[in-house]
Amino acid sequence: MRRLSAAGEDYLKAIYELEQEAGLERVPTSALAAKLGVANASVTGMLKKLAAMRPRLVDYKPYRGVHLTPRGCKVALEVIRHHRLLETYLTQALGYRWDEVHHEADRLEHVISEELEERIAHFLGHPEVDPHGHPIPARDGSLPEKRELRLTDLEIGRRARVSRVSDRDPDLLRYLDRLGLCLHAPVEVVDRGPFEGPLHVRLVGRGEVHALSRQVTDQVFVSTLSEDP
Amino acid sequence: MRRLSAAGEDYLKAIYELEQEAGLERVPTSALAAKLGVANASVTGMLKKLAAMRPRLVDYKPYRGVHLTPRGCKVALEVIRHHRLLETYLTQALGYRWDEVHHEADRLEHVISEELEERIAHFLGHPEVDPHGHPIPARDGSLPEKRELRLTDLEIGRRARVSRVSDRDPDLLRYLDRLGLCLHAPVEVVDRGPFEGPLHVRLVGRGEVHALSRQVTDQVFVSTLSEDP
DNA sequence: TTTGTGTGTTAGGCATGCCTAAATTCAGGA
DNA sequence: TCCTGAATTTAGGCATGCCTAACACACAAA
Repeated sequence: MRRLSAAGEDYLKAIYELEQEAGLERVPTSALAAKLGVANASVTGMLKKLAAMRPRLVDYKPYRGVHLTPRGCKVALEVIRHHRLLETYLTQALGYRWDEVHHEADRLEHVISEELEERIAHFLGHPEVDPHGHPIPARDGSLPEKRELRLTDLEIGRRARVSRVSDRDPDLLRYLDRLGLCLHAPVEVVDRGPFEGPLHVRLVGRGEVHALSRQVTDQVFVSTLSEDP
Repeated sequence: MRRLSAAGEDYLKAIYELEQEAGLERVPTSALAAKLGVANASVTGMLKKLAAMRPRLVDYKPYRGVHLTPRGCKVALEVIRHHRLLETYLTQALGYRWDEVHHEADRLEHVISEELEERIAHFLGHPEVDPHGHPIPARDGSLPEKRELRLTDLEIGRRARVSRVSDRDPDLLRYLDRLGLCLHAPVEVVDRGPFEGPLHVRLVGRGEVHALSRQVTDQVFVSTLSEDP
């Protein structure tokens, strides 16, 4: 039970993301299973294996879900660093669009050497964020923090810039692209429909206003300009 | 028994290389086992699986060795194309040295998409050879042919250029580098020691003469300049 | 033709990761 | 406290790829 497999890396990454995104202290088996697209029983099996590894990567208590140890967290961040550097590299160096990189990076992330990681990071000038605005963990596992909020929660009239978008759904990314809602685009909420209705968002530079569904605005994060919250 | 695994790709590649390099009509189990670093029994098992695949990739007869079908040959060439494009890319775009690329490419070759392959090829301007002078198969599986011979067999006094070197042994590559025997370097055999003794090779540009062991000169290929053989 | 030697194949195992189906446990309401 | 339903784990399987050990075959020498 020594070296971590690609599957193991995927589990750690998934646990990390669920802890973060969903703000969960302990991640339940079923959430992991859903995220990874495998059966619950498979997750239980893998968690037992991960929990048995030394050094300890994961704190797993039957029926109680999992939690990453600092060690496991570091490994997860290394994988995420690979992923985000690759996404950035593919767009910068090889002309990929932001909706095309996720899948490719998902396979490459388990396979590149530290050497290649370093060369890519160097080529890119050690960037802080990937093409979707996600922060790229540093080699030591530290993450640049950004103050941002959901576009959903941006108050009316307040100017902000698109700072982060989920990289998971290529269709969403293409949709945003078509609208002009790309990274750093300045935006402003014009109007909020009733009953969680559509958000009317103005692209400040262009003047266009688009009605965006909640599903969309929940996936788009912005950081407000200048003044404090 | 559908899709080909990374292991399967490695087998096809190894069969292809043994058919070529050793000029074998049918590759014996043990040669494959040695090349891949696995037990004979493992090879037998995998060959049975490959032979059972439709479309047929391999012609395997128990006790008679294997031979690639045209189909299997094409798949092998695709993997080799990946490998050699990657080696070229890593040196051209990311500053790798020719002794560093083999290992990295060996893992990446199974994982890159056709899309990425194409983008890399385009970036490189669809090169014909990799950093070690190996021809890069085209997308359709065609291989540019080169007339070349072993440095060992170069007649004395005849000028030639280094055209190909095995990429397998980083130490050999570093050794050749130190000597100045890099790709395209013009060379000439000055003297041939007795009993397969060392070959004295002059680097035409620099004038230096080096005594090279048979082990080295067998791995270095040259193409003669201008005139016909 | 027979037999020896080495190569090749079968038999049986192990680890990884996944699955389904059958228990089990937990937690909240009666 | 007990019960029930949802979440979770166990049990048992399957495929992939690798291993070692035992057996089978081929080929060439006698």
